[in-house]
Amino acid sequence: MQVNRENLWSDWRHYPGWKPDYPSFKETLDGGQAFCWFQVSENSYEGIVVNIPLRLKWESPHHILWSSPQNIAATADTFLKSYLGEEASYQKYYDNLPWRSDQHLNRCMKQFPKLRILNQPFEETLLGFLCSATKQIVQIKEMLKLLRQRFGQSVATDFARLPTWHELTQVSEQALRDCKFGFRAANIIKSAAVIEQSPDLFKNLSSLSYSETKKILCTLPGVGEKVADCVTLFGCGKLDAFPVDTWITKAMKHHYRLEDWKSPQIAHFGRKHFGNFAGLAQQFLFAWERNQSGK
DNA sequence: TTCCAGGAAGTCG
DNA sequence: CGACTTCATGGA
Repeated sequence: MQVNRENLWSDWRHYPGWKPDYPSFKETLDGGQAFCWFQVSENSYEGIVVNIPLRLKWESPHHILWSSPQNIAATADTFLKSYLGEEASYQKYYDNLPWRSDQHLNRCMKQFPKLRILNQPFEETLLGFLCSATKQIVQIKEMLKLLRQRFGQSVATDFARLPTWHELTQVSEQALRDCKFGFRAANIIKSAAVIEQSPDLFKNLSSLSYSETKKILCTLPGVGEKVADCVTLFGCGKLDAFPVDTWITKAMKHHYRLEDWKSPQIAHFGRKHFGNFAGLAQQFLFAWERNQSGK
């Protein structure tokens, strides 16, 4: 019943650490960093991050609200501060990007002035981007939704978490294919086995550099340069990573004159040109490029 | 229909 | 090395 479902949720609370315009709000949650957010009304999204169901609502300029199940509101509050980040940090990040000398970046930043990089849990970020090869964002979200429903532990009414990597060792390749994973299914099964047999594989990732983290990730089947860059950026907080996908390749070709450059060279250029927060610049370019083609 | 989507890995020359 | 193939699925 809807009544029961609504009783699950706490009252809306103000989140003071982020005051986005609506395009920045929408792009941050549903622009392809995370695959767990679904729009449920004009201005609001619902999702579950690990085992925390959440609602986020954009109210008016400079004002967002959040809600969680009542019994975990304190946990959710603490979690959100990490997940969404704080204003002071982003002022520093934005200021460090070369928008003063880069006209195109400047234009992208004006379109999504409060865009952020979500601080996502590592293991589900890895899973998400292992699903991402030649898939549209909406399709990745659908694949993972099926996976939650069929193999994830139920947390609340209509909310199941993603299976853990350990739980995935008990899932068959065919079962993943039945969730529309296609050729990605085998990579996930194999990676789950590697992770199961290497309990210390992801130990201390937060203390490692971008390139050290990436090297470890690339040992997993199905993880190459681009997926590793996304996981280090979105799931490990390595803001100097610069993932190069088809959209970024187009952007760099058209706006930076990198005709016929291959992905590794584009990534190298991006890291040099945009600096210590190249990954944030990458998100601005990515968002602009995708929203441009959609007109 | 054709092209393309937040690619990786194997093969061939 | 670099270029080309294959792998699934479905949106636009």
